[in-house]
Amino acid sequence: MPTIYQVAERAGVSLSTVSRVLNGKASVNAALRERVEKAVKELNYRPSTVARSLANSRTDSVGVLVPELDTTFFSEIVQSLESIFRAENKHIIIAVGGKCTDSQKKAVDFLVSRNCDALIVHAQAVTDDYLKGISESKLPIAFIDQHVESLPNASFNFDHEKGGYLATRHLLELGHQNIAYISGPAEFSESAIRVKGYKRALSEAGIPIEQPLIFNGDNAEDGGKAGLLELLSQDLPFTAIVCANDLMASGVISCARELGMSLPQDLSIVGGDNAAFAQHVFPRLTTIDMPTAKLAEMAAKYVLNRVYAQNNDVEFALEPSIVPRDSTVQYQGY
Amino acid sequence: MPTIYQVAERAGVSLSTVSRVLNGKASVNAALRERVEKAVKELNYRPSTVARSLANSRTDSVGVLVPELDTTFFSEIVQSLESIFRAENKHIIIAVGGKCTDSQKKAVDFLVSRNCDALIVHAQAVTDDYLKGISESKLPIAFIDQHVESLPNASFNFDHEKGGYLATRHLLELGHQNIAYISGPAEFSESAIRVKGYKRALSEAGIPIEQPLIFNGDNAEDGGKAGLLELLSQDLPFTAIVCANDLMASGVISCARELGMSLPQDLSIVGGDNAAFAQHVFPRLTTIDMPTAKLAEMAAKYVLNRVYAQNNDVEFALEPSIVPRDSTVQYQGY
DNA sequence: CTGTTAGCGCATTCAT
DNA sequence: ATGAATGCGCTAACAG
Repeated sequence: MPTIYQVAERAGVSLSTVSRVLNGKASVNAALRERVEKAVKELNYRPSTVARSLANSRTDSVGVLVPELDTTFFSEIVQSLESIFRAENKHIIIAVGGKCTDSQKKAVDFLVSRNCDALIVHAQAVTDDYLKGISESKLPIAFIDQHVESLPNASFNFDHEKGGYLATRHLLELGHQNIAYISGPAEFSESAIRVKGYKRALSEAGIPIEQPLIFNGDNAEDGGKAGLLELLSQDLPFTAIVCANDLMASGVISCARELGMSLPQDLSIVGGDNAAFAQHVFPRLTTIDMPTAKLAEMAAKYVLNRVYAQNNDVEFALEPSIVPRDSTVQYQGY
Repeated sequence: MPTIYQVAERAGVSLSTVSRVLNGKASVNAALRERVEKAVKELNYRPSTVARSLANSRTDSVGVLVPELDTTFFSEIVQSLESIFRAENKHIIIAVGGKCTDSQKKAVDFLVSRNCDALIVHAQAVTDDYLKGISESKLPIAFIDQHVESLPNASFNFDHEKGGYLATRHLLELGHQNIAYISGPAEFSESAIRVKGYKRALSEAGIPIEQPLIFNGDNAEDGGKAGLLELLSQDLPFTAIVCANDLMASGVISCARELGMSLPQDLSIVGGDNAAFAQHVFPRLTTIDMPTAKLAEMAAKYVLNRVYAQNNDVEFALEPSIVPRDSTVQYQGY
């Protein structure tokens, strides 16, 4: 591995000059610049990122904490971040933090120990105070899909209220009047927010809200099954269901089929997060798409602004959209 | 950020002593050791990984190149690698290389420029020579799900022949005699290897191989549809199909349903890679599971051996297994 | 515009 | 067993 000294020697200049042409921050005599560039090529010189980091106390790396990777949402986030940062000649260090407080803290510590220039995290199991502490310790943090009260200008989220609204609105437009809702678990604040959107859509349509038609699921397939069974056990009729995510919608679908219903005629179903499998279920699932890549982009731009002196526009709330497929149909009425 | 000097000063020792207790390689007087440890805690001292890297010319990072991340296979690989290496206090730097030669080369260059200690790559679009060049330049490379002829002792793969064999065997055991096959594209060597397994299973069962029952697909849903239509257009009867991957199997399923077939009675279908959505299709897909985590583990251990002086056992070929679900049933015939 | 110099924080000789 | 000195490869004052 050639060093900057060898390049300097070969080009017959000092190492400062080499450093200057390499970084392009100061101007250099054209002739010298050419000699340097020639030497660089001949030696196939690669600057050591390590030495550079030590000298200017920046690692050009940003730590990314996600709870898991084998889920479309987070893998897309990571993929987007990687692409954006690599284009800026920075790399990401990912840490998979799992779901519990302890392992997430460990993962954060790991990233801190790696001297990242900034962090982009989804660490719902860690207290806001802990995260704020790190953030104040000089290390900038951006939060994705997680709202940290005390750091609102660093939290990037989807507009979940609108998600619930759009799903419900879609069914209303198809003529459905009796629409049930299967929610995510109460411990996630977004669950309640989403329900709000559902209620707003109904209210706007002048339809009274029936509390028994709202079931609290667990974001898993079983929650969908349990939800459908529970909803059917009541005497309130409904011709459509909004689910907070696609997994529960999938559960509803299998359960409905087991019950002998024919889909989508007997029941229209909307999912909630446009999972990868959503177009493989039968019928292909109508769902809500969250602009994952955009969320990643915003968080990345925030970091680029804060630590790399860029000046990008950022938005903190990203708008979802409806993806109509085959699991919802016009109300078959009467 | 406190440095090792401040720790030394506070503990009343030289920085060498601090370095020694930190790395635990040399022995240190118990009293001094305690004073150092106390100082470390009081100052909340964290060694700079950057300075350490510069001093010992190791970054404790390994570069990971995958073509994409939003696919179960690669996200699982990455997740496994992250977990293994973090446990060894090393981090991975991922680069998403896409599918074309150019972008993959760029990604490799990026990783090299990051001074990784080793590379773990899936870079099918890049020539073996290029990769071998890097490997010989002193940077160890492990290949996952890719066989590099010239570097067989660094290539970690699944036994695809066995995959094709197990899928076919499963159908034979269910009594099927006429089994079609939808293959992956010819440009992937594994496609042909898999077909071999299919043929071997048939041969062992004394069933003649009908070339027209083998269709070359594209590993996408459309390939499944096209395959089924093509196979049906011939006069050769078949009661089951083996697909090289789950996506094509999903295509076969939708197509079959559109044709009015009732599944799985009219047609048994086996997938090929146990994708995440495989249990969400209807009927739930019987498929072949590849031990992804194990593959990652082997590549990781190889790297640990080569560059971090460990001594783990490694295997180069990992065995797949069959995952029976609902898309295959006993032959209904006669 | 260019060269000289001094660190960045640590590991590692080398003496003691 | 401990401390002093040196260097890893680079950036950033500084002086010219």
